[in-house]
Amino acid sequence: MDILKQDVEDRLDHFTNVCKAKGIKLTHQRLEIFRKVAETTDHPDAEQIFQRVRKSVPTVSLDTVYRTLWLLRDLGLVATLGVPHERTRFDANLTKHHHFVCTRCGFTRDFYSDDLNKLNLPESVDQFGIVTTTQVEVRGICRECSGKAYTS
Amino acid sequence: MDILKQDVEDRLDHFTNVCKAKGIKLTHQRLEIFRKVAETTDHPDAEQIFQRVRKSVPTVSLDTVYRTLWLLRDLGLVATLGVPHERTRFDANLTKHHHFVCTRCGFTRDFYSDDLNKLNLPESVDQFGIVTTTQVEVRGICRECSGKAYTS
DNA sequence: TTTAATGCAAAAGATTTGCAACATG
DNA sequence: CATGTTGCAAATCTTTTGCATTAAA
Repeated sequence: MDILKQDVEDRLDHFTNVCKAKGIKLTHQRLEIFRKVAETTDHPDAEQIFQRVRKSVPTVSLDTVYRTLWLLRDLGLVATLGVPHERTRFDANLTKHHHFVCTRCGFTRDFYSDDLNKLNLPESVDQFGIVTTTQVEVRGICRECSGKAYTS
Repeated sequence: MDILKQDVEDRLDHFTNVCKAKGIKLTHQRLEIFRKVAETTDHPDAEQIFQRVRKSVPTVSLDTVYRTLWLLRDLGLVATLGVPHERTRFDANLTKHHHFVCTRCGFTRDFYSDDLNKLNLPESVDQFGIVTTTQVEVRGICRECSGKAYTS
């Protein structure tokens, strides 16, 4: 656990309120799954969350973990790293560039900027390892998706 | 095709040279797979590349496409979007932040920077759609992976 | 001719779904 | 009590692997 206890409690309160407001049932499983995600900054995957939740809820199942995580995302309480449900995409552009990514459909395009090529990183980054490249990722909704109604 | 013909030819030449230098066989399939990736800027996935290559090499198989794409990556001729072989990771940090990502193991950590929170994007980005967030993604090799020998 | 690469089919890994039993509001 | 949620098992989807055949060098 690397988040302050108080912050975790605040997040849980927020979750509780959102559920009440939307008429979503507050089950033991949901509470524990959310707690485990809120407690860490290590960006776990579903399997890791499943293993952590199991300690307090031994009967929980992996599919409930998945269902709950997507619910939490739809509620705006957690985000995913990268675009979910996306397959591996390949890039033959070897010149320095940045990306625009549509968070609905995964549409991705390159753009260029001399300014963005020379960003100053805070020193705190060095503690994590050796930096090789820095890229700006712009997230948004592409032209085509803007036209459509949203279906999760 | 949205890359200049000449650039595609240059990239193919480069590929040819790298293969010769490393004693890697230049098969018809490899050439066509690389050509299809080099021709576009739309960041296709393996299935899309497979369908495009099929038009000129009808007997090609999807697993050869995968094997070739990983070969090209190992040769430094293509990159992947996101960390390959990674499962979906979840993030409960709702405050504005940026990421350090280890390209070997997927280790991911947040960092903060007021400067990076207010980047100026080039106008060209607007053509792609509506921007919702901008995030800096720092790629590198984490402390733990730096210690190990590299095994693809 | 030697060795690596291909295509096929089957396997593996991640995530999703149908459905009967169960718990929440 | 009504309805939404769970756990299980089976299904689906993407990517990988073993192996006999084929093609580069």
